[in-house]
Amino acid sequence: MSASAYHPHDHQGCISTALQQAAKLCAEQGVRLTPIRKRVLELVWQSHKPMGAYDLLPALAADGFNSAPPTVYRALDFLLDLGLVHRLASLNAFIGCSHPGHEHQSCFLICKVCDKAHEMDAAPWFNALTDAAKAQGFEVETQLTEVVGICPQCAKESASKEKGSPDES
Amino acid sequence: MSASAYHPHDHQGCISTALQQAAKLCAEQGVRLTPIRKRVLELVWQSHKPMGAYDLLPALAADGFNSAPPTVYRALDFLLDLGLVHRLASLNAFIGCSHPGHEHQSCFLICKVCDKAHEMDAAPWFNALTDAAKAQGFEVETQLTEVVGICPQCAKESASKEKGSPDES
DNA sequence: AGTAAAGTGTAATATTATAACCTTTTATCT
DNA sequence: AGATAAAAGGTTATAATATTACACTTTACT
Repeated sequence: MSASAYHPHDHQGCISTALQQAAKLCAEQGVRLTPIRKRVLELVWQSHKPMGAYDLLPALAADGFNSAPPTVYRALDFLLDLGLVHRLASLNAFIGCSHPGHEHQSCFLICKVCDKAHEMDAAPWFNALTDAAKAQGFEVETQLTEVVGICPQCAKESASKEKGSPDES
Repeated sequence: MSASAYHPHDHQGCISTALQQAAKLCAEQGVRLTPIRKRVLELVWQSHKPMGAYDLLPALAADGFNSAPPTVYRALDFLLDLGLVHRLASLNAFIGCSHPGHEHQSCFLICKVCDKAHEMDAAPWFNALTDAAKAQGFEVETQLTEVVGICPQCAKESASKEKGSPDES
């Protein structure tokens, strides 16, 4: 498993790891990773860029699957429930979870240049934030943190004024 | 200015304070708080519940203003740019900023029972998060934190199993 | 095989947001 | 004050995202 979405890496490895973890998790939970669900997960993992639901439909259609909105939303809801994907509210988009099967609080670092998003563990902030809220009498249940900025790769490329070709994986 | 959106308070005070601050800020910035913009801000402040853009249209229509979507979105964009309102991405909704005119990072505590949202200063987490991201080479620019849970008022009412009437202000 | 539950197909529609173009109002310059 | 440019608003249409409702098919279980 790669340490970061930004740096060059074997992205096929990301995809196959995600599919294996999904299969394992579904088996454990006694739920079915049907072809549509599996394909949607695979499509979400095609890159580290969050994907809109409607972006997935053409690929599903090309595979011969039904490609009306409910198809993809049902698959995404299933994957969200299992924690296999996350939804980025600020982008209306979905991204594969990089460590499914573990309870965790996520924070997403979204690069405004290359659009890739990197999932970071939000536990430290989540706990501090939960405590601060509780001090005001508010009981925190769930949290959503999305950060926009510039990723290391794009900062480097910008610093060296266009020399290499961008990594699209 | 009230300490919390949840507890009973003189909500007319919230509204008039917001309008005064808006007038002051617009004067300082040399921009115009037109009747539509003022009314939209007032409507957003009608309660501490985040309002959808389309929720505002009927009230604008009742006031004799134009009430097509661009009208309200233009006003909201203006107010967002000035920092007079915030957008809650997880709800596709807008809420008045409780301390406009100051640079700040916000975090919203959203009650899943009464739907009210309370703005909290996110500076402590924002700084820690910025540092953690920077340690990975990521330069943070903006941040969005939305928390869902149960507010003190609703927790109290739930504990005492429906006795008083809920506060809707 | 019979049955219930889960999953999928399909059509329609709801919700949120923006584009494009034109008219009106306001501010500024002379 | 009148000319003019910029800002704001009116209007129509449409884009983008998401859900409802209902029929049909497949799967799992007895």
